[in-house]
Amino acid sequence: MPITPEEQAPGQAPGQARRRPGRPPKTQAGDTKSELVEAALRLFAQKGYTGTSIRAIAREVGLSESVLYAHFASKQDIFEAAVAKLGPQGLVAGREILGQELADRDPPGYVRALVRHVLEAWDSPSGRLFISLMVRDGLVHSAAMGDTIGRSMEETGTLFQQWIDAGWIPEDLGRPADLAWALFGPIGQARLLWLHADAPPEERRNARERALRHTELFIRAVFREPRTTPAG
Amino acid sequence: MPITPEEQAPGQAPGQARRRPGRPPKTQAGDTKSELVEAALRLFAQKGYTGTSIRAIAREVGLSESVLYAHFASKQDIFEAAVAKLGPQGLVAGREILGQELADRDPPGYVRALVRHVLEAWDSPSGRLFISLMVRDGLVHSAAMGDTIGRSMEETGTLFQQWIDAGWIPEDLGRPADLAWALFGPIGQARLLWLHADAPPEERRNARERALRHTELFIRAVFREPRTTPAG
DNA sequence: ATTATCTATAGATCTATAGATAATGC
DNA sequence: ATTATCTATAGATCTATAGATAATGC
Repeated sequence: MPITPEEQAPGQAPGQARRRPGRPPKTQAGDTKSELVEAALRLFAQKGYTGTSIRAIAREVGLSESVLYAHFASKQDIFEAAVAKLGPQGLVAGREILGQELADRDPPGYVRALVRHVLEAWDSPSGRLFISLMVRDGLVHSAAMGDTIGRSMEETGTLFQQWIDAGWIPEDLGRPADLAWALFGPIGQARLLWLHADAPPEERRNARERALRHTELFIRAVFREPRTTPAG
Repeated sequence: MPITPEEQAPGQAPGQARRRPGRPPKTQAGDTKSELVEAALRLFAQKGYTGTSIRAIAREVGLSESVLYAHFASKQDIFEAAVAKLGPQGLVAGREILGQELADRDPPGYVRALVRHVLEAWDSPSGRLFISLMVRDGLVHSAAMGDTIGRSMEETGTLFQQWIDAGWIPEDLGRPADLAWALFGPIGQARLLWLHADAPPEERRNARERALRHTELFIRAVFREPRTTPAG
């Protein structure tokens, strides 16, 4: 019994024209693999791994579900491609960008710039997809996440050590890495709670403002004018 | 073709004796409904909603999957019973317990006691199941979660306002609710990252120690001896 | 010949229901 | 009669594969 062209393919969105069998002409061909990974990323972030079916991903792109197996070996493989697409998501990669000169001359200014830089990355589409993925599939609790944060705090700690040595921060406040935690803990918390893929603009603005107010509070509570001018 | 008693029921753990049809004798009857909710909670926290099947829950308790529909209307219904079992999880319910006297006499001591109290609740089995649930199904991003935290920070803010008024905290550091955020942000972050249901003891100890070190840092950075003795 | 798609399908698993069975409590 | 369980099954959906089909690039 031949299927008439008017009928819909099983997993086809209604209203969408059914695709003929066979390789599509060049003019219609997009970058299918990228489209699939992007759709997968959105869905995984929104519904989680088990909540997202191969079928749903294919439907998003308007293709039959078997295409996915032409591009990926398995569902897990698609997930990994989606995570890989997001990149390393280094929490604080700002140090190389901002430079030592500002750190020596104006520590509060450096901290403000660092936070603004981090916030921009965290509020970006890929930064927010990352958070949603983490929070959807329990990846927040993966060893990789803990390690990244731990290393990041140690790294930022060296910065605070410099400022303690130069007299900008009292010696007895706490360990350098704990100062980093006091600065970035509340900001990271705001990120986890409010900078997710589906966050409405208001929620995102709220998160950024909270982070910036915290930064100012931190600067006022922790920094002082250095007692001795560093030798130069 | 009759099934011999040696054969296993479809979803039965191997080695476990197959249950006869019919109501079991009173001597063997436990509190099935509670057992089901507890098993459901563990599995939902570990594998997420879509990752947990009715079948898996029944198997955990050693029963056939259709029992669940004798106790609950649907899978969603079980999930709600599991969340309800955890209770309200008030983030900071410590104020009633600790009392105003300590708050007036020894603010740093009050803060330490409050944090210890909160940490105990957050590190408890049900506190950690709660976090795993939140982080497994994207509930961290629910409106309920945002509201709870927001209200909690406002609430804790009134405490800081008292201390600002009494001269224990400089006036110009920041809004009272922002002080609450500076205190509890890093602690909540540690909770979200490391106080989950499957956290090994070392990870939990690490989280608690980080929280306590932060508390001391916060106290040193924010509190001072009041300039004027409050009228009494 | 190769590539990018399609249809059709296998086999597993999922939620939920129907109806049987045996102990309990009146 | 009611209650707590069981077996069996319907119908949907899931991942993955086999094999057909048509455009492309040599």
